[in-house]
Amino acid sequence: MTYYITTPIYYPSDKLHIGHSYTTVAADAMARYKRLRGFDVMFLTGTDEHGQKIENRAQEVGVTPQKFVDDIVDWIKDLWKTMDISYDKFIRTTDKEHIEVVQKIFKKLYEQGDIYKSEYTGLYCTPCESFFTEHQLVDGKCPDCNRDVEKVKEEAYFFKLSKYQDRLIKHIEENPNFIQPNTRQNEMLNNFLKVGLEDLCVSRTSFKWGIPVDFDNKHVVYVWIDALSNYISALGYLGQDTDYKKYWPADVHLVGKEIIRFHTIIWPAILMALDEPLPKQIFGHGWLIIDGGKMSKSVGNVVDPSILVNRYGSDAIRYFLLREISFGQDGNFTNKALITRINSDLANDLGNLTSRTVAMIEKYFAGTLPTERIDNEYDASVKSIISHNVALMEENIERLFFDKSLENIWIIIRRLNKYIDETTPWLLAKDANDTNKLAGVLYTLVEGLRIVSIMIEPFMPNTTLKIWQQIGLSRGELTHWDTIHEFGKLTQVHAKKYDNIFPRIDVEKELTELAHPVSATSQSNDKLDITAEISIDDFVKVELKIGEVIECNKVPKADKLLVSKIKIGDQIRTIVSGIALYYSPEEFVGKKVVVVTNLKPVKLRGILSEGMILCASDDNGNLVAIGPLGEMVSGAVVK
RNA sequence: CGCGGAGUGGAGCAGCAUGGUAGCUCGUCGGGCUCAUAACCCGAAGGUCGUAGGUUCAAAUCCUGCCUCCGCAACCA
Repeated sequence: MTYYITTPIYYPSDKLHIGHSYTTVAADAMARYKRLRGFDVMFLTGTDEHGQKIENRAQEVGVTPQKFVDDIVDWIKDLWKTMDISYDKFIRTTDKEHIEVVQKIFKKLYEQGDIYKSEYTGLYCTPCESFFTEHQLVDGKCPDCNRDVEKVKEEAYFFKLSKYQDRLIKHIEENPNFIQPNTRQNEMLNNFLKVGLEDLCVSRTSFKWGIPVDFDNKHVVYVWIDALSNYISALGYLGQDTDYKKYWPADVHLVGKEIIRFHTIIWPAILMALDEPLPKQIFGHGWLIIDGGKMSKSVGNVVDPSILVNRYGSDAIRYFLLREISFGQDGNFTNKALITRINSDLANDLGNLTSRTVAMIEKYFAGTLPTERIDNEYDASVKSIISHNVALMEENIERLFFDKSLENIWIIIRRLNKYIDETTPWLLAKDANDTNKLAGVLYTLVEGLRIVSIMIEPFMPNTTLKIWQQIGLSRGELTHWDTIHEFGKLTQVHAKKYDNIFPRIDVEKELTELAHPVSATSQSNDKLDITAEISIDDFVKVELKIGEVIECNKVPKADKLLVSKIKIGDQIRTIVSGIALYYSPEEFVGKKVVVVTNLKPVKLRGILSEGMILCASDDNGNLVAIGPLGEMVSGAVVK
């Protein structure tokens, strides 16, 4: 049994926002669920790294496009790590394997006549080097720079999309689950397919940052074939004995509603042309709405998931995203809603249930429940609620109704809290004759908690482990998914209290604190900081010391370099710096500067440089060396 | 008549494909309990389901018109 689920590949022209996290968390929950059910899962995510925009952004920052995307991809992978995204593969469209597959696909389609050469006519803004559609123009002018655009013809390759129109309509009508939710299906049929498809431009000559068409180097492959084919190139399509044979066709392509069109029309048409099976389902989910409107950089309401994860933890954010919003519909994201959810569902309901259950087992039975237990009149009800909601939860998650499946779990949690009130264990504890009855009550609670802990694992894997720690479980026979179908699998119970799994949050305080960093980042976000955020642990890896320049000379045949002898404590090091345009050797001698002392030595112009002198420089080409503001001996550590 | 989505008690939503007691969470008010994270449990108030018509024994649910909000209009999840 295999299960193949994908997210879209994201465009790394900037940091990702909470919307990207939403899609990815949903896919992750599903992937984890299927793994727990014994499926051989392939969960794919990645990045779509080519195109004009990346080329431009890289130029702005002054790095190569490859360097630019490399940095952002590092950031993205870190984000997925902190959000516990368990992807099996991360595809980048700059991967060698991907590039080869795309070129082969392009060539194959060309040779069989599905791709042909023609002319693309578009509205072009020369300063911006971009094409626009009629609709994108603002008052007939370039939406970016407000200058005139001109009609330009460009040689381009086209894909015969129109050829597959009828087959597509037929496929969609015969497979009602192909496009989900249903409203999306109607939209695609009425809005595009039945209106008629036009052939699709699949190459560009206006930018270079893309996969070259290998038989016509002027052209690079445009996004459609480049990006969409990631779903099969990641599986080693066209190779020998590959994952492609094992996992294709995909079970679900999870996408946001705005790109459902490409996934339900263009992508299937490409697959038809390749004579490959179509994915089983494309699910287009809704958006996170901020303050009643869409999240967008220009409005400045972009929510950075890393801030929230650092503050509240991955599990809480994952829970909120999947619980609060009806999957498929748009839903509101507010900090207040987030904190309210965390407090009421996670802290009050689940956290407190765990806490009181474990506390009572410790208090009344020193952490170990006796095996002689007596049932009570409420047990039947609890068991029936559990089995009923386990069944519903499984049905709902299969259909990707994450919010509903979480609701099913919480019905169980609330029932267990109520059960405590009904059975009043604190009263049973007062009468020695009721010991077995008390043990029965606590057993029902732990067993219920065990079942809940397993059910939440796809959504909140860390919380599952925390609960197991407190109720004395570790992964094994008693944590298999199948064990939740029968109440009473647990035999030995040893409980031990640890920290609360979800501490309550002070709403007012948190909201004000959140308001400030959010506005601060939205301002600094204008310019993406390519350098990744580091922790204090990373920072202390850099050894900084005060050094005194005792000798300094120009490096022969190099107009920017000075070579200095720097005294750092007892030792003297040779350091080459690119500061000759700003300091003369004479004036630099005697200065106290900050030196990176554990940098790997490099040879510059034949001279071994054993460190780096810290300097500040601005955009206008000014530079000064950094030194101590007061008296300080050389060799002093800077931190 | 460009396309699509949405309008349900104070807030956020579910229900609508197969018409038949309007459901959930938060909030508010009252009560209970003390094992627990001032948490938990019970109860109450609060809605003529945007609006005007139509179909029907019966409509939030089907049909038609109108109003309001939002998104899309060839790569923003």
